Amino acid sequence: MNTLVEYINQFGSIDNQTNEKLLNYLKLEQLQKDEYFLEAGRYCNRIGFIKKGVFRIFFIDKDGNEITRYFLSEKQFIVDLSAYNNKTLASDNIQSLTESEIIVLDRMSMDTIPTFFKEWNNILHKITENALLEKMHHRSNLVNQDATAKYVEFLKLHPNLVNRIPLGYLASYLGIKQQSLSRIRKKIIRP
Amino acid sequence: MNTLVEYINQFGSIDNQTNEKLLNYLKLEQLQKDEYFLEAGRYCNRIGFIKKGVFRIFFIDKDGNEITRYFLSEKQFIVDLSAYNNKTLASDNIQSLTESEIIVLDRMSMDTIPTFFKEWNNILHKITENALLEKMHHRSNLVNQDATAKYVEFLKLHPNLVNRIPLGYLASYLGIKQQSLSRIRKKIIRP
DNA sequence: AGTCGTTTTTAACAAATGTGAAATAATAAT
DNA sequence: ATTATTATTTCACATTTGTTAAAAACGACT
Repeated sequence: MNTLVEYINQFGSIDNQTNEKLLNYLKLEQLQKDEYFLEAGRYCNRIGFIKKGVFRIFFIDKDGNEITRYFLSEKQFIVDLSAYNNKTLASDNIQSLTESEIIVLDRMSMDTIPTFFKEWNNILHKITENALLEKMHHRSNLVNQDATAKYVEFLKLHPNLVNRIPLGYLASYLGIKQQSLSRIRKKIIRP
Repeated sequence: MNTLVEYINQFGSIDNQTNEKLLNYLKLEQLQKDEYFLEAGRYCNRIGFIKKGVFRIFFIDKDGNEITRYFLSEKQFIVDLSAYNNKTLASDNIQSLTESEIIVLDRMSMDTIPTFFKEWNNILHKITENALLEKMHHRSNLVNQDATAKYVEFLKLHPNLVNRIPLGYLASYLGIKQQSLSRIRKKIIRP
């Protein structure tokens, strides 16, 4: 559980007593490769913090294709935020791409923690805002670059991820076909 | 000034006394067409709320091209959020595309308002989160669709904007060349 | 080692988008 | 009105990416 506490501590400090209490509201869960943390069409009543593993967030477009929105790995939160906030049905699927361990916060925990840990909401807001800004920036850069530039940028931003995710999912994230990605990879190795 | 107060009221109510005080911290500004609210490379120490007008947010990519991140119009906030939060130099330019009126909140106001209006920060957080989620969603959909689909979707989402912004900026937002957009528009009118 | 199932690569061709330059249309200025 | 300026469209051709299908490479399992 300490992974989450350490992470939170970067944004605002937690005293020992609060730390103690906090632990009662955290649950550790294991997920197998390919298992779902959340399926589109269901309600999203919990938030996960990735201790170990890689996840992909994807949705099904109008033609039935799985479109990868982004990948998340260690020390990041997984949640369909708009579904969680508005208590509407999730539009995103969240699937584990590896064996993984997550720390789970259900809605009850999320509502209770602020009663004894006043800074919680502020910290979460800050984290959320930063995460959204970062994702938006990354996503923005996928709109105005050609396929090669997008792949090269992904390599630079996530050097550790490329070997942990199937290329088909990566192609979908970059907005290109897997065959195109394959072609580009070949071109880059021997230009 | 009431535009902003009305808008805020949707998220959490303001009593008359607070409303009164709040007005002291708001400034109305006029901008000419093409004038900048914020230039990249400067500090961003204020937030604007659009009362009238359309703005584009854009940055300069490594090849020197102006890339439109998005358009904002009435009842939306303009700010380079990450530059504002972290007090770093702005990477985005915010330019008025029409004559416009904005309600300006400088950093001093933003810091003082929460002292007499406790809900302020929560309301702002909620608005920010929603805005970021919406923009991310829109931006996401620009990655995995072909040029025609992207333009059609833009028409559906922002029917009132198309006639207020130069097509070159729109093409940049969609991640295509202006000539391609022109070609697509022709195809759509007489398919 | 061998088989099955999945992922990744390859190839040939089709379709979409980019490029550069010029023509036209629309807007602003005089 | 006329000119100058800017925005938009058009065109011919180059390049990139998509499509379809098949082959090759990889991993899991006996």
